[in-house]
Amino acid sequence: MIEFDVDKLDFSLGETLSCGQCFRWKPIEENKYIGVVNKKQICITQSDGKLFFDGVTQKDCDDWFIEYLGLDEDYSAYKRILSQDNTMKLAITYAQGIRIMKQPFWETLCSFIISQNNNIPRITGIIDRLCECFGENCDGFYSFPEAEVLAEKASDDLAPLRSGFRARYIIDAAQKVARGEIDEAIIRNAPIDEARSVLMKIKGVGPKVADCTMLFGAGRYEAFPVDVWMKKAMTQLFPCGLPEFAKPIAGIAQQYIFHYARTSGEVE
DNA sequence: GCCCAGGGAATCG
DNA sequence: CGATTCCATGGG
Repeated sequence: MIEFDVDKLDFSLGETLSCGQCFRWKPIEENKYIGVVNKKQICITQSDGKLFFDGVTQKDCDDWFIEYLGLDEDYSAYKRILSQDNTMKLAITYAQGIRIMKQPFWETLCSFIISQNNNIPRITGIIDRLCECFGENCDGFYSFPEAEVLAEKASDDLAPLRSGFRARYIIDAAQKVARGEIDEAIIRNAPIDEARSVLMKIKGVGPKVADCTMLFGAGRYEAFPVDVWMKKAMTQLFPCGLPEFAKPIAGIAQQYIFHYARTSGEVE
């Protein structure tokens, strides 16, 4: 069991895992979740200013797990920048402990292809079945299947997922990633407009899915996914657009605004 | 039956 | 270009 000190105002496990950026963590009890990352089943608990990790070593934490949870970033600095705007400051108070996770690229891309014109419970169900059918068994929970595995399948093979019209999009994305037509390094490093248009070569990937992939799965904090909620929120809260100082971390601002729009009752 | 769901492709004018 | 329509599936 690994311990990690963190103020609950600076990181909330529940807010971070349940805010719609990730679909892979199951709540077991209050402030306790189980999931699989890098083919390791992991249990995370938060209490009394501490996080407890079961299933990872200290080396795992140093190498990738702390980063996966976004705990390597200085959010007090990000919040300070965004709080120069009063509306942003208010939105942040509704979920002070949200962090943008740094999820695996392919898992993020595939998950947000599945998310299109869909609701969160069903997205989660489809992803669960995807992992059970094509992932590896990790002590009763399943890893997210590699692109190379899905690239060999036909869309009919995905019928058990009941993902509907998205099945052929998943296959196309898996093939392009497996063949190297979509290169993660380019998505991470190229100018954002170029990275976005590369992702949009995949069938079923438009601006929204591309920006979710870049923000949640490629470390691009300037990506700014706009869905139906964000459209409403931006019209009502930021009719002139985001303030200029927020743009390099627009994606972080987006997550506070998205959560505020859905939960505050102030956005109709 | 109707509506909607963290959209996008195809097909119009 | 912008505006519509269709896409599978499941829950309210």
